[in-house]
Amino acid sequence: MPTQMPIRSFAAVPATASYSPASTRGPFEAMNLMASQMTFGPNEEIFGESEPAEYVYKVISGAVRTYKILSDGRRQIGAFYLPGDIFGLEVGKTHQLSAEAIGKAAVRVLRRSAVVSLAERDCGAARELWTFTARELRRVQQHMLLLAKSAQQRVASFLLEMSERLAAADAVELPMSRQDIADYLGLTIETVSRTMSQFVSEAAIGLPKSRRIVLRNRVALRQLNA
Amino acid sequence: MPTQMPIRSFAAVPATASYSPASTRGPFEAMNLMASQMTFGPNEEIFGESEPAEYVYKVISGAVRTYKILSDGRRQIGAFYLPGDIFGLEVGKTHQLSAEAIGKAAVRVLRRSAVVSLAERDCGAARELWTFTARELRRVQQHMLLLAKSAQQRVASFLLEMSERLAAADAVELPMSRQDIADYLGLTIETVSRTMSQFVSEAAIGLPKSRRIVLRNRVALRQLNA
DNA sequence: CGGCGGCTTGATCGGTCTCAAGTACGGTGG
DNA sequence: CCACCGTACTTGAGACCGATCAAGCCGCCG
Repeated sequence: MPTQMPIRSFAAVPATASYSPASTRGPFEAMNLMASQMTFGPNEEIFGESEPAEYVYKVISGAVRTYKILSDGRRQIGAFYLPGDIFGLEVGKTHQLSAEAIGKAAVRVLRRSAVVSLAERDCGAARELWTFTARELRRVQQHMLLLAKSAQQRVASFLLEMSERLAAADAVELPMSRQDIADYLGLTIETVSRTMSQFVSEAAIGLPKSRRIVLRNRVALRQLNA
Repeated sequence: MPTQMPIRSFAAVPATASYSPASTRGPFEAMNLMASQMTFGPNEEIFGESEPAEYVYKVISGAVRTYKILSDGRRQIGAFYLPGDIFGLEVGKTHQLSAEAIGKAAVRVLRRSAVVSLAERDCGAARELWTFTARELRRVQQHMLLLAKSAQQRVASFLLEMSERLAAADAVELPMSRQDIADYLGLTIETVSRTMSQFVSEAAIGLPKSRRIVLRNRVALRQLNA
């Protein structure tokens, strides 16, 4: 079994989440103003696959993973969401993947119905929803292409992606475990570990602690995408 | 080199494609009424990756594939579009993948600008665009999950998908070559061929001609998705 | 009837998985 | 402060699946 069990796993239900229709800007703006905040512990479920998609979430701190359990028991992680990222927005009534906090995480929550009903009145807001979904589409397309590559290429792409998303001067503090990375890349934990060790020996990266990555040679990593 | 070269490859530019803003229904309805029609020969390019996305397309007859060439020369097919399917719609200015006719294909064409400007006035139309993109998103997510499976599972899923999309009574006439299938599934042509032969020997399918598939045991194919 | 492209089948190779130890690290209790 | 423990991670050896390389086969069109 590749996954840890959640510590607690109740469906997320925020205390309050009202939305003013007179909002000046797009559908997600309100998240910074109103929208109730919630916190989740490590591995705690935020929502489950095929649950009604009642809320839209924005990561405030920590990190979130979405995933599906494949029929053979393996877990495929669909995405990692980092501070500032929005997730859980669905067009249909139910979620397509489950979501869990990776470590301790804080998220802001908005009622989906508020977002959708705003879009029905405000075409600008509607366009923003469309744009958001299109961005997700592109992300998933990229992820799909990733899964067609070799292990080296996948790990290199992952490191570059993470460095772009949360880099502080070439050093990246990964919020997720090797198992999470493996399940995101469609590899085993051993292959991820071995590949990183290889990058260290090639001086492409430094690995002072297992979750701290120093990108020493971005060019080499990028060329692996060959 | 896994791919054939296109016979002709000019960018698609329809002769005329005006759009009435007073259209009664959603943004794609007009495709059936007005919208110019074009035909493409086998392997002819419809649009290229990173070309400006000026048009939206609807397949009338034949089949279309979208794809990317990976940096190592392999081709990853993103989707097959069959009669009735819409493709080529982008939120941004440029296409994310290239598109080619597989065999001889006819498509109807609509100016993207017409679709988008309608959505700016009509929130219902905007919602339809959003729904369309969300459906694409789900399709790509499914495709991503496919690539995480074994060869048997991928081929079985592909056959089931095709049978649902163009089945006439358990017999499917595939419009695409083994190479197309392989590039869609992230496998080699040999593995696709071998796997199909295995399914034949297990009596899960019949294969009277190489492109004609008879689904003899859907349950067995579905269970492979284990 | 000949040739060519698309498909199938066979033999071998290699990359990733699997199974199995070993190691580093953070937390807890003495 | 240190000893101990459990978890996460690394490393090694061997198996396995799908890729590669290489023939054949089939059907179609001249």
